[in-house]
Amino acid sequence: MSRLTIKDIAALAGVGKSTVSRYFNGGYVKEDTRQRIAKVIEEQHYSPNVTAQSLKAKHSYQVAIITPTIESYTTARVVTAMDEQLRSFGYTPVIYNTNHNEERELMSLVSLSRINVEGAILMATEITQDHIKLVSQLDMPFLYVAQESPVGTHISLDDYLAGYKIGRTVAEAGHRHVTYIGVDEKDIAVGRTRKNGVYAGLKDGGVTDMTFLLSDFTYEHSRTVIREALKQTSSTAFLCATDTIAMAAYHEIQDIGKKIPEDYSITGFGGYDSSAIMTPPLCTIRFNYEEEGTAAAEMMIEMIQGKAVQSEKIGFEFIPGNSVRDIH
Amino acid sequence: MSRLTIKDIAALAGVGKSTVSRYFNGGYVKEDTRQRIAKVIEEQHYSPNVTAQSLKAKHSYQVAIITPTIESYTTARVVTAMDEQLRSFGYTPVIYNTNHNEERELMSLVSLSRINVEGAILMATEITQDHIKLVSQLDMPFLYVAQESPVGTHISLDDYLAGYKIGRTVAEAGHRHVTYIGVDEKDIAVGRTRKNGVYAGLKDGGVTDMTFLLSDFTYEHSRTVIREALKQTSSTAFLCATDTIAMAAYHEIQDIGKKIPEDYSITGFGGYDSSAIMTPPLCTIRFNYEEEGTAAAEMMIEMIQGKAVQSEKIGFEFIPGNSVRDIH
DNA sequence: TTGAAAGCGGTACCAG
DNA sequence: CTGGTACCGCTTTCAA
Repeated sequence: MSRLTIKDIAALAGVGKSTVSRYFNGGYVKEDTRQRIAKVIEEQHYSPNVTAQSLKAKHSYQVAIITPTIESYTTARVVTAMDEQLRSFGYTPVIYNTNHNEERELMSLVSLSRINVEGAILMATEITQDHIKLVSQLDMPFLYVAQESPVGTHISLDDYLAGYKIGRTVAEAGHRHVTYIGVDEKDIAVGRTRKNGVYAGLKDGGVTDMTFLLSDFTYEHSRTVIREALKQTSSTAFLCATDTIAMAAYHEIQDIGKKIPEDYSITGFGGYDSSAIMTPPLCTIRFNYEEEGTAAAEMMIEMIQGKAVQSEKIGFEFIPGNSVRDIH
Repeated sequence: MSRLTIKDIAALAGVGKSTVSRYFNGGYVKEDTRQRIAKVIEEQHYSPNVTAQSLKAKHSYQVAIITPTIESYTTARVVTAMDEQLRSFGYTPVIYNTNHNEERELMSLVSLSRINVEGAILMATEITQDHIKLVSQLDMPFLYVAQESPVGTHISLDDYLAGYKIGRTVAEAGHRHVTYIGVDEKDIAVGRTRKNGVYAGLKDGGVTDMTFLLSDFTYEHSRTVIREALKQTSSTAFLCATDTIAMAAYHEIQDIGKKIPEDYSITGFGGYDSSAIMTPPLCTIRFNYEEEGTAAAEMMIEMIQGKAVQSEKIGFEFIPGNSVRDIH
């Protein structure tokens, strides 16, 4: 038994298929006829085929979300919030998980024009010329999230200000020899902007001895980096680009029998739940990922509706914790 | 400038649109003609509209994945693995995130018939009569994942055997007074099957004094539950239904100045990366979520191809860790 | 108010 | 090999 079509329903209700279509799309249908159609639909569990609908109709009510991963807690939260908000507007998100594969990310961009989505949101870490070119060929509302973009509309976290806050805090606690453990600058937001903010905050607070250490987003590698660093360092504070790195620092420091914050002060970025379960509580930044996702969804809807929008920055919350020692 | 259609391309190449269609679908096209078409497509960046394609063609190459959340690390891993595998077969997953909302989960099931997917995978925690009824109306390959289902095909983790292994291990380490901290039985796999396995293992190992404590999947609530339990308990081992609960146990026990495994033995389930970073290393079960996702995708493809399949159980790895004390 | 008919952008059969 | 033509399931004039 193949699925019924609008034609079948029309036949069963003894009306034309255009009338059934009108029934669904809010056109003129006599109350009497309406009832008959409703009854048949009810009995047959009929609902119109979305593919066919969006072929002819100009609306598909679908929005693409391209994300580098869903395995990251923060990404998942942002995506979930976008999802939620888009649905509340009657739109269905189509999630593309590129699994950190740049080629696939580019491919997704290409295939956007093949699927009937009304707009697309890219959770970008890196925006290359290829991205910009493909997006420019796209001819649909497009939004970059989590990354400042030199071109186009974007929603980003205020990494600079957050970094500044952390840097300033540590500086004002009296630290003068500080190490920052960051990630590759290819990730503009986390790798560059965040670091620049931290450095500016440290500098304004009077810190001049700043060491930079390159790590990545993994716990394992971070431990290695920190283990080496601890062997000979004059730093009293380690500012970490993410909470995961901070957690690696905690464990390395504990392993060599030192204490936080007595021997070393630590800060993170992220405000994951895990920070709350660290002892002592980590001094970190909590970004409002839900707000970011929600704002992105709302902006996308507005773009689809043809309204003018402008890029936005999402705020953050400073979590003082107890991992920074005041050494005055 | 609206998107070009196959008709435009045909006109530009000076051929009929059926020829262009054949060009894409591997039919007869003279080399000469082929070149001309290729050139036009290249110049115009043309690619066929997927919506239109799947309307007429019987294949849409899309598979729905309905998941209660993507914010859970394990779910995300399974989904990512499915995604990866489906794509490698040329299928595109359409992810539905129901956000733990049962009504939405049911709605998703309903809407499956409206979108042109060739099959659907449900990451289920609870399978109600409503689910079964809706699925039975579906008329497309359907697969339950992460949950044994009384009906239909499913892929599930071997929670029973894993539980048995944990129970048996603790029993054989000489513990005689044991507390199991589980979750609601509505979650059949984790709440019931896992517990049953643990109990069976304990019993076969000679344990008769078993206390059950109900918690949930959250770290916070688990701490509360464990805090109360520690006030008066004769148990020497706390078997936790998840690693998160085990982590809560670690922290509560450390907070009252006791030691693991000297004072209390702890076990978990999950094998998240977080277990590796716990001190002492947690005795736990590592389920192979990637394998689960991959197997699900493969099975779905086979179902779509009309092959006969049967439900599968995914194995696990026992991580001994060092959180269970041998008290012989 | 209603239904016939013309598409939407493709695919596939069939005659040439 | 190629192009004409009939659809896929639904929306949208438009005339009745």
